[in-house]
Amino acid sequence: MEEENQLIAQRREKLAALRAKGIDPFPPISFETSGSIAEVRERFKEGETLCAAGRITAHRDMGKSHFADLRDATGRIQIYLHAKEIGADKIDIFNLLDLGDFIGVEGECFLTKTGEPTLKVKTFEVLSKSLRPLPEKWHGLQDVEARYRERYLDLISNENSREVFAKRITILRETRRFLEDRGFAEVETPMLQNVAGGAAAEPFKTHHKALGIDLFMRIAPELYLKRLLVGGFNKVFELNRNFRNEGISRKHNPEFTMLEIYQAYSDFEKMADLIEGLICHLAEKVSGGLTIQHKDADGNVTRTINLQRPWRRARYVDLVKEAAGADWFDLTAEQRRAKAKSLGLEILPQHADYEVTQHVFEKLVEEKTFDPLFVTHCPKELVPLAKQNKIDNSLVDVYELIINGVEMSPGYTELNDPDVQRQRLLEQAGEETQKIDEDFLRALEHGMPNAGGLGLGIDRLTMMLTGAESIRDVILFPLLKPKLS
RNA sequence: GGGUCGGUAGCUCAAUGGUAGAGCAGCGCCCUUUUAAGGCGUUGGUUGCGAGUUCGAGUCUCGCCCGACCCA
Repeated sequence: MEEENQLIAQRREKLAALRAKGIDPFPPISFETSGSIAEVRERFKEGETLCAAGRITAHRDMGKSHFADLRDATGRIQIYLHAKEIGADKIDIFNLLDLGDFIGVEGECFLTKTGEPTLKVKTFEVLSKSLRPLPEKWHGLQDVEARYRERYLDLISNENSREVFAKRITILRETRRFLEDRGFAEVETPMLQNVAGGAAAEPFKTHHKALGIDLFMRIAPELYLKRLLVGGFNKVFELNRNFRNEGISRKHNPEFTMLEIYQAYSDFEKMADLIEGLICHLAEKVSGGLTIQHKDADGNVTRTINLQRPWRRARYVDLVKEAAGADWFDLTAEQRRAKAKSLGLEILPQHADYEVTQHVFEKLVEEKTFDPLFVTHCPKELVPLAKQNKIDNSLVDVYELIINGVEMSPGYTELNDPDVQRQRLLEQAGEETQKIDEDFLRALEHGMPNAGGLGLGIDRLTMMLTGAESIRDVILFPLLKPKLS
C-alpha cells in the first residue's frame, strides 16, 4: 500500500469510527430513490417526501443545522439535516462523513428563505465511503493530464466535461436511431483480422495463442461490410472502434470511433444526402439547432459553424483553382511548385505533382473551411479504392466532407469490379503481397451489388458539435503513456 | 523525431539564488435557513526524478520521466 497522507488517514479513522458504531460503510443494500437527482428536482413539490442518493459535494455546517449538496451526474440538490428531525445519533454519524461519500436520503421537500429547493432529511443511509479527497469545489480539476488520467474526477468536478460526454452519448444513440428508422441494420464485424485492410494505415499486431497465428486489430471494417453486401444485406452500418498504430495528436487517438454505412444500388451523391441528413439530425438533438457556436473559457464565441442545408458541393479542381488561381492546372509541374511556395507552402523535392496540388488543397481549402463542404470528383491517385468517373477516368466518384477544418466523412461509389479491385490492391500493397485480402477478392468475384458507402469519424464530429479543441476531450479515456509514481 | 511551454500541499495557484506561502479542502471551537456560508485557531511539502554549480537551488546548468501546443 502506498504511504498515506494525513487526509486519507483521517478518512480511514472515520471509516473505523463508523464501523465501531455498527454502520457498514459499504453496505450490501439497494437504495430506492425517487429517480436521478434531476428527476427529484422535477418531482419536487413542497410538503412531498422524496428519496435521493448521491455524493456529498459540499457541506455548510451552521452548528445545529447542516446544509449539504447531494450530487450525481444529472445535477445537484441541497439537503438539510437537524437533530430535531433525525436525532442526535444520526447527526453523530453524519459528522463522520466526508465530501465525496455516497448517501441515500429520505426527506420532505421545502424551500429555504432564499427559495432553494431542499430536502429536509428524515432519515439517511450511508451507501459508500470515500477515502480520497475530491478536487477543489470552485475551480474543479484544471490539470490537463490529471483530467485525462483520472477522468472520473474530471466528470465529478467539471460540468463542461459532463456535458461533452452527455452529448457524445446522444450522438451515438441518435445515429443508431436515425439509421434504424431508415432501414439500416447494425452489424458487428471482426476487430481481429488476418489482414488489416480497408484503409492505408499501420495496424496493431497481436497474436492468437491457440491457433498460433498473428492477427491485426482492424484499421477499418470496410472489407467485411462489403462481404455483407455480397451476402445480400443491402443496408448495413457498423458503429465501433478502429485502431491505427500511428502518431497521437490533437486530431488523432490510436483507437477512435468510426461509423461506416453501405447501401446497395446507391452512389456517392445519395450517400452525401444521407450524411447531410444524419449530421443535421444530430446537430438538432445535441445542439438544438443548425448553428453551432464554439466558445472559449470565458464564454466568448470563437467560431460559428452554419449547418443550414443545402451544403455546398464543389469539385476538387474548382476548389484548388479558387485557392491557387484559375490557371493552376494550365501551369507546368515546375511552375506549380514555385507557385505553391509563393503561397507560403512548404514543398519538398520528393513531393509528386499531384501531392503539390493536394498540399494546396489541405492548407488553403480544408484547413480554412468550417461550414460543411462536399469536395467531389477527386483525382484517383488520392482515393485508389473508389470507382472511376465514367466521363473522366482520371477522377473518382467520391465526396470528402469537410467541416470545422477537418475531414469529417468520406463517401464513395464503391468499386465492385473484382479485377479492377485486385489490380488496385496490388498497386497499393507493392512488395507486401501478404497485405492483400484474398478472401475479400474471392467474395467480390461472386458479385457485389453496385453500392454507395460512407464513413463518419465520430470523435471529430463530436469535437465539431461540442467545440472541443482536442480529440482527447471527447474520448473518455484517451491513450496516454503510463505514469507510475 | 525537432521546437516552445509546463509539473510546488488533496485541489487551484504564489514565491529577485537567501526561513517554501495563500485560498479551498481537512482538523478543533462558535453559530437553528446556509449555498464559493461566516468567525477564531490550526495541521499538512521528496517543489516530477537524478546529478552538477553555489556558502546557499523551487529558482541556474545537464540528463531523464510525464503532459500541452506547434512542426515533421
